[in-house]
Amino acid sequence: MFSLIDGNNFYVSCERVFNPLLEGQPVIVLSNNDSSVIARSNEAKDLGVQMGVPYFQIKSFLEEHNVKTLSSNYALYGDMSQRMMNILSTFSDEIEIYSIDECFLSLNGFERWDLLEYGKEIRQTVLQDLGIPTCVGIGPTKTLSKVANHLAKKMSRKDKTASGVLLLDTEEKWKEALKQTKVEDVWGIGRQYAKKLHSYQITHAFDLARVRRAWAKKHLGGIVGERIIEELNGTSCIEMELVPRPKQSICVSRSFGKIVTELGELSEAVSTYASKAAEKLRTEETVAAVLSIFIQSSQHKTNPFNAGITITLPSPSSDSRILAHYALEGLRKIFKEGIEYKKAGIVLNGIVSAKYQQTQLFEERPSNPALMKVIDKINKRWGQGSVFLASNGTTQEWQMLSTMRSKRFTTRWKELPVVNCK
DNA sequence: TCTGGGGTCCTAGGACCC
DNA sequence: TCTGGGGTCCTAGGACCC
Repeated sequence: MFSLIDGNNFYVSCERVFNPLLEGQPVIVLSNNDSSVIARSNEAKDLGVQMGVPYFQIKSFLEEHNVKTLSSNYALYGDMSQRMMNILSTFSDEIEIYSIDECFLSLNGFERWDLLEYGKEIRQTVLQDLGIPTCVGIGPTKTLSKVANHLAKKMSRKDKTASGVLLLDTEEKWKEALKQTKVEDVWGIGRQYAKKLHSYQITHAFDLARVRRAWAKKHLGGIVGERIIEELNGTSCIEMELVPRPKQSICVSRSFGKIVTELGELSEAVSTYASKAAEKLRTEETVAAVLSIFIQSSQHKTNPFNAGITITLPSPSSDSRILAHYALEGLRKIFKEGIEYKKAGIVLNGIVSAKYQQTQLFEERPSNPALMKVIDKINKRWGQGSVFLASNGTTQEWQMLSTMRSKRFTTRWKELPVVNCK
């Protein structure tokens, strides 16, 4: 048996832990640059605020209905996520962290326990120790545990007293669950496939479970589609991934907080993203062989501008200075005057373990892992950005907006609220 | 004025090899 | 006129996830 546990409206719940005044209020969290809605409290959902809508389109509606609006605070959510996963990992030896707010726990060998009770205990513990409400779905396959979780969530939204736990341990139970699940809510069925399925009158997960494997193979992306059908029928074919696989690519990209036209400002951004990408490599103890850069104007214009270049490094590296150097060299090649740039990004590929790093005998720009280690240490001890490349710039006026961000309570001493205990 | 960011997997098709 | 068969590798594109 598999269980899937995820935080309800995770980002909003994290904010509520540190600001209880948000409890019971409609709350939303915006994406980077305060662009669009990426998390909503139940109250905000009830008001009809949709996921992904641009903020500017609904700003006045939000004010009118007194919706508390927050910029995203990834430092906080990431830290809360770690805490949640730590708690959850005490409930099973086999945990797969699937995303910032959800994980699978294998319940293999737990079959003789009362799994419904166990689910409730998991939920209660996270709520009590961390303050984050969750839902727990349990089923014989990962896909069915997702279905269970989805229904548990739906039920607890409708009925505040619902347990937030759903166990699908018999065929009758999961068939009933599939009848109540829309096809687009099945794990692995996105917009395109849902549209196609609807055109074949396949509207619910129950119908989907009954299509032939060959049909699924033809219409739902080959083997991926076949697996979905198998899993909906109770045959597990997606295993737990207990050890996170090393990343095959690392991407750092951001929209700017204002229009950028000058090469100088663009260079600061590209240099900053390159150092950030290098930091990510170093935390995974990997190096990258290939670096790509892209720059874009707003994509919502009639003639959006896109340019990019891919560079193979002389030898794989995770040295911020080297990545920034080649990134800037690439940038100068693709930069065009007279464009209103809105976004830039760095993508790293050809990632291998730093242990197997090949070096050139006569390297023009040798990596300096020891130096990088010291920099990382300083930044960890004294806070991000204590030491940085000069080419990142000091003013960074292009930085994204996040004017409504809460404090980084759990990761910055300086941002801990001061309580006056008179 | 203002529309996120960071990933994954799979397939098809072309180039190339013997 | 006939014009194999099987393999690998790479890339682009399309779908998906949260």
